[in-house]
Amino acid sequence: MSTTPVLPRSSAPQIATHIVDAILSGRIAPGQRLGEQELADVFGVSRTLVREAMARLSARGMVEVSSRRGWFVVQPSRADAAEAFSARIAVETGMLNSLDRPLPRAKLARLKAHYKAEQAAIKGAHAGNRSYLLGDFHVCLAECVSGPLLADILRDLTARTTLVATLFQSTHDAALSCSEHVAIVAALERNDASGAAELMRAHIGAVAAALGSPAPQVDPLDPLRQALQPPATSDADAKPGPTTKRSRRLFTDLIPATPTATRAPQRRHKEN
Amino acid sequence: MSTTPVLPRSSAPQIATHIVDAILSGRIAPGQRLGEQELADVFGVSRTLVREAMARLSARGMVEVSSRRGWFVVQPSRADAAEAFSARIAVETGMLNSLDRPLPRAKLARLKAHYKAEQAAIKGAHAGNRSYLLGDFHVCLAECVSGPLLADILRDLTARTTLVATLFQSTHDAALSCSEHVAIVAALERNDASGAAELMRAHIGAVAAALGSPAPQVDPLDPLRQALQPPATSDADAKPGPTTKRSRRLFTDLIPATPTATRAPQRRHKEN
DNA sequence: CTTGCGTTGCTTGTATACAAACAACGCATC
DNA sequence: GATGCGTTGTTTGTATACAAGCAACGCAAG
Repeated sequence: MSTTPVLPRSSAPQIATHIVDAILSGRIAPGQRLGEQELADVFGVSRTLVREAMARLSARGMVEVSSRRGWFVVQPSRADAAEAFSARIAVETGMLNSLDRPLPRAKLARLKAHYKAEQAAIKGAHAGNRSYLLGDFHVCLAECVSGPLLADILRDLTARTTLVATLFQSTHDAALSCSEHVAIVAALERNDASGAAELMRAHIGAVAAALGSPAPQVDPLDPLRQALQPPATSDADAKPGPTTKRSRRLFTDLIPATPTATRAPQRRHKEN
Repeated sequence: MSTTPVLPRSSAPQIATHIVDAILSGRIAPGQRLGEQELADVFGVSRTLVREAMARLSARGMVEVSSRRGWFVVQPSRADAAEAFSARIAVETGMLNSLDRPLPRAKLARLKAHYKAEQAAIKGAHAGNRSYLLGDFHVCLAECVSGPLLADILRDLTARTTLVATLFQSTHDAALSCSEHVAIVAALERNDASGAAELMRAHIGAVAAALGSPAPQVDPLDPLRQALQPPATSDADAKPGPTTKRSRRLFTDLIPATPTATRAPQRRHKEN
């Protein structure tokens, strides 16, 4: 293994997008530590660009910095969880209720393609892809119904509820979620916007209600310890020498994994 | 005049907040150029912190960077304008319609205090304060009805529509807006959430409909030219020598001006 | 008077250097 | 064995340095 960066020559918005995608896919857990030098190595840039990406994510409420300790993915409290779900209900029902004209056929087709991709992912094995698509449906819907502005807002809110669902492990079934998505699109197809809004309210409410146990409470330092002290497995390759800087494999979570989305690559406004 | 910074020792979130406040007050026009060194001088920090603040604002869609030309306050197009207003309608009506329990008396009192402050500002002279309070009502309402999460979202959306209203000069009367705020609070007081939502929809729609002429189209470089070439007025103090770095008075727009808000000082999540 | 070109200054973009502070670890002591 | 202290390493926070590039300005030529 060489010291070449895993993802060479990224820009700050791209780094931010990668991390948001990883959060949306559940590949990064809440409370996960994101060291600046670590990320700089992974993305093949200097700490400056990493810091810019972190500042952007911090402004969007996705990460927090603990002074002289590092950046951490936010760990929403139960109150934060409730607020995030209620905000999503407000935004998504308001968006659907404000829909006066019927949705064009092209947008309907895109939404149908999306939930078909969800169904395929549910049959498949990739859990990350599945959860990504289930959350991305709402972003896609916002983009179709309103525009990129609300889509961006909903991407952030969805990321937050994804973190919440990871933290208080959700028991909501993926297939059930998907079928509710189908029902929402069906309501839109028959031009029943307020019906779609009520279905949406029930859908998000059901996901919110499925939050269960208080907390798995995983120590954000544990993955580091595990990586540095492999419990004497036969995997000799994973045992770094005492002078090895840091295990880069910790962040294979971040590499693309390209969740075959049905939307154009996400962009936050016009990030140059 | 010395070379001491106007606002000493600010942090990056504080700088961002100052600029957002200036936008909400209409003290900074869309298309206004924000040079890094300029801001660094004004706030008494290095360019690094300015860049961090700009990255945050860029992630929130308030500024854009034109490569090797500088940072500029966004100039929304007509389509952007429509989208921003429609997003605000969606969010604010959704938020009000999702209100199931009656609003506590304390929150109602706070909203009443707010529109009383608006009325006082309308009688008064300060136009900046007036427009700040008229926009801030919606942020305050979101904080009362839902929480800080939606309040932050609405602050950004309101800033955007403020820029739009500045760009396509709005003819909507301040007193009329304020009276509509009063009506909304009254509906909330009689526990008529859906009525409040419809009033809100009409209110934002009216503001959106009051957008008039295509564009004043002011060159973002003009203020610089004006400052460097004073048209032979008697103001001898304003005529800098040819070696003068730059007129710092251009950015007096940014200094506090403290718009006597009825809310706690704004904070973006938990900015440390 | 107009037009084309070269120069200059200022701007961002990126990297690196330095300092402060915290946490963890080891060691000596009780 | 337990506890307290000193040391060390790593991390963020901030500033500065350097490079590249664009825009505008002035000057000269037609």
